[in-house]
Amino acid sequence: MKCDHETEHALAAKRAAENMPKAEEVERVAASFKSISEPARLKILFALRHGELCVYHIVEAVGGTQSAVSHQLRLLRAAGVVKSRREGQNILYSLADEHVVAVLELACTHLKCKI
Amino acid sequence: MKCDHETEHALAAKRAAENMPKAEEVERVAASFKSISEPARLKILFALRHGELCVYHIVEAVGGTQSAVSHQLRLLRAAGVVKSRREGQNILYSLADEHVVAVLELACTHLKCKI
DNA sequence: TCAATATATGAATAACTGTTCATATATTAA
DNA sequence: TTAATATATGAACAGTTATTCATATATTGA
Repeated sequence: MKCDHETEHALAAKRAAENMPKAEEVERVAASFKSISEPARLKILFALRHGELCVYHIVEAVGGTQSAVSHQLRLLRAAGVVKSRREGQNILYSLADEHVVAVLELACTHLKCKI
Repeated sequence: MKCDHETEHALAAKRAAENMPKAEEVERVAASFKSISEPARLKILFALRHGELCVYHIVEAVGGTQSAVSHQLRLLRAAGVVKSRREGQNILYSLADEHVVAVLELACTHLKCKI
């Protein structure tokens, strides 16, 4: 295997190789996307767009069991996509920041899906 | 399990349930994120930020075998994240559109990782 | 048409991931 | 402190996914 396109994209290939982020950074970004790449977890994000929710209400909004949702929330939190705070007996979850909202909206625009 | 927060986020829960996209749409969005949630595939996207590349140059930029990269490209193309065109013996790949670029950049900003 | 180059793909195995079940921890009220 | 409520978590199984290997298809030049 070799490629004879010496001019056009050989330059792009060179730049691409030189500017590739470090493996550790690529993995961090990939892990973030992975956390929102499962329908069950993505539904949680869609639910949290409407404001802070406790686990009970998340379960109500997205369906599934409490245990499954709790596992899903743990992954989302580990990925830095949602944050949480305690209020009495409840833990309230919300989207981590505006970047998360923006990524969700871009994806939906891209796929022509209204939210 | 039940929740007694009647005022504050009970409203958000109601809105969340009412505005949840259809399962089919959630799955489509999730599938897109899944396609870019593996380091090997994400590296391909980072490489393509610098311009159109043939498979040979992609392999050069991201490493791995030709076969693995080819399988990865197929998934990315099926997800609508990259597009391709033939030029003689080569197939040139590029990012599908500006949404993809924007999502990549947002994710990197969010994670404070320079690209 | 034949050989060489470039890319794609089916099948199989290995690795990963999600859910469930049972149980644990934390908070509040009595 | 005890009971009730809310949330979290470990282990195990089932389902999914990625890579490899071998091979197939497509294009070009001789």
